[in-house]
Amino acid sequence: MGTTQLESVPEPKYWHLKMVIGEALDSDFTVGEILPNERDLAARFGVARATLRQALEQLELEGRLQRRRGVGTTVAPPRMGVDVSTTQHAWPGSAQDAWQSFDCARAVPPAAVARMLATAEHEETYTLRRLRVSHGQPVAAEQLFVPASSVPELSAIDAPSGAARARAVLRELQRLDLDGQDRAVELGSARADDARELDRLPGSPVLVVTTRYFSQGRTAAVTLATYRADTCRLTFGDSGDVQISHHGEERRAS
Amino acid sequence: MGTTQLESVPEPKYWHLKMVIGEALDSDFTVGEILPNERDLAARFGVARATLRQALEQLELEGRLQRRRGVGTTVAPPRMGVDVSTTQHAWPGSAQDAWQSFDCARAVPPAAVARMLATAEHEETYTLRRLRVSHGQPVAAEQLFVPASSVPELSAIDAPSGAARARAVLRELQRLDLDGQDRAVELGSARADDARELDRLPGSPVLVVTTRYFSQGRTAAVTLATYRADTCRLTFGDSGDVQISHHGEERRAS
DNA sequence: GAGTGGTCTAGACCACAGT
DNA sequence: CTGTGGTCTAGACCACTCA
Repeated sequence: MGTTQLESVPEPKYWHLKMVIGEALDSDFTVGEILPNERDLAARFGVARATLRQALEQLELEGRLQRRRGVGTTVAPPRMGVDVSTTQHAWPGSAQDAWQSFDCARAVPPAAVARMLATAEHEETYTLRRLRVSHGQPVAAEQLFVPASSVPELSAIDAPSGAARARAVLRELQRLDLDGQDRAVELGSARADDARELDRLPGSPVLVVTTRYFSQGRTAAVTLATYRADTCRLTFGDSGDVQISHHGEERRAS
Repeated sequence: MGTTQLESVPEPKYWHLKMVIGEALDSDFTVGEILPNERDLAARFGVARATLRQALEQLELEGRLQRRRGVGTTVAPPRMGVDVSTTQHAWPGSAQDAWQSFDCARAVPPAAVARMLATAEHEETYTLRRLRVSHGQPVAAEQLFVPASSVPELSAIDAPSGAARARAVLRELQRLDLDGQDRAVELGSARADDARELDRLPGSPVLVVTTRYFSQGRTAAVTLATYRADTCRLTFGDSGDVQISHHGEERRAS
């Protein structure tokens, strides 16, 4: 752009590096192409490897690079739009809602979830685990918390604790009237178990979507879904397949 | 190599540190309290400062710490819920929609925005700048892109290029029928100008909300809003004031 | 095995806020 | 000024992938 002022405030090296590499990605690389390794790149730009890594980290945060230990750094494809709109959705598990691979256990939910469910402090709930796959990639891992009071028919059930139990809980949920739901998105870092299922390192940035399901004037269930922040763009509405770039920065049409 | 077969996956030091400090935040600190400085903390835990910083960075990413150069590291308050629901919303600038401090210019939008607006490659649009303030804190900076074709009455206007022009553009927008809108959320890093207005450093993690406004079968306007990821939880629905914690981890009720 | 990214160290200097 | 977090260096070793 035209009006870059003289550097009254010298920008950090890694910031400049990020810009330079970002432009190079647009002009000289194609999606999936692997970059030179970090030591070579650092030497090429005359900086320490840690500084180079700081630039790569930001580019990865913006979804422009993908780094895999033991493999290398590749140019990431544009983020995929993942629909998380709340309209006309029903209980989880209904129809085919893009989630797979259920599991179930009984566990004490995090305090924040217990607060939303208005359960007792250390009361166990059914805790289902699901995985969302899109375009062949795992994009989100979810925990579904259902207090026993929401599925009274299941109370005295013995114990197929795995997928069968999960299906049973969902089946019972469907029988309730869903009054509405409620969603929130915030930034988080992947827990170890989520990271494993998402094929990321623990601590990777994720978008945490908290959903509350209302029935009969109370919160009947809560889900915590953690989406890979590097590969996902969450869409609310009908724009799932439109390409949107990062934060106003340009991206080549490829 | 017969050492501890357990610990088949030794967790990194910074990960362990993050957990330890996170628990300490819950039990031994109150919101707003300042932590010992990084050099002291590093010495106390017997690690290099860089390692300690890696842990603090993650905690800041999760919204649990706030670090300010020249001041220190403080315990952050819970994230505030910021309503970004699309239902029953109208054009930007209508009623009082929590946005302030308008400005306007003509500029070439980023390629991704031009694509959504279906404008020519280097066609200028009206480019409004707004700031969203919540609880006395700036939480988001926004760019609103309006192609001249969406506000034809303004075509030959000369040039109050500042706030007056901004109001004029918004006034013209209100006259269009709003067919619907469309929202997407993704992770980004703050541009230098946004960072300045949000009182953050360039590159800070932000949640980028892209909104398309439809009118007469086409995209009449587009906004790019960058929300501070450290302090904000975006809510879709009517749960703006409910406290939700980070990604299933516990947070004390304070 | 060689090569990659991930972690960690022990320093140094800089930019900024509050005296 | 002092003290803080932010940046940067030049190494080292580890964990992982793949041929």
